[in-house]
Amino acid sequence: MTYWLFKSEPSTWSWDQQVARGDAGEEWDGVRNYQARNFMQEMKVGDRGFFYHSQKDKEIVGIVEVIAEAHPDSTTDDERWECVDIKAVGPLKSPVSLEQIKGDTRLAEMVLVKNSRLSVQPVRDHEWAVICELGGAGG
DNA sequence: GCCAACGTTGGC
DNA sequence: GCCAACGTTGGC
Repeated sequence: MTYWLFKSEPSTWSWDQQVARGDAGEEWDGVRNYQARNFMQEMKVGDRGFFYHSQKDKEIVGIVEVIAEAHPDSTTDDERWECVDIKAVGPLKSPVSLEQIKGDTRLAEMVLVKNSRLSVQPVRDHEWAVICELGGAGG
């Protein structure tokens, strides 16, 4: 299993909206960046990811699961762009803030810290474990 | 609201 | 193929 991080501006697409879609999930569409797209093409059904709120909140709020592998992005006719479908698994008991992440040496190498603009990112196994611990998700 | 960082585009 | 110009993102 590979772990990921999905970043969204809550005013565009929020965790609450994701949760409201239930098990049907939702396309992670609108990505127009090759690096982010390439990561989505690597995803497998069952992979898990963090759901991060950028801008105002700046915190990881929940865990999602990939439920469909990369397919054409329905919001464009441009065949370069693909997306996966994800569903909400559950919220973190306590959201993990960017401040907390930056303050933890074990997380210093996270892509979120190194390249905050990338909207879909890989998360290393140990980073996943640390954030689950901080967020009270048990792993 | 500002600005730095980054990615993309297009002229040469 | 280089690089300047531009647009976008996101932390502060």
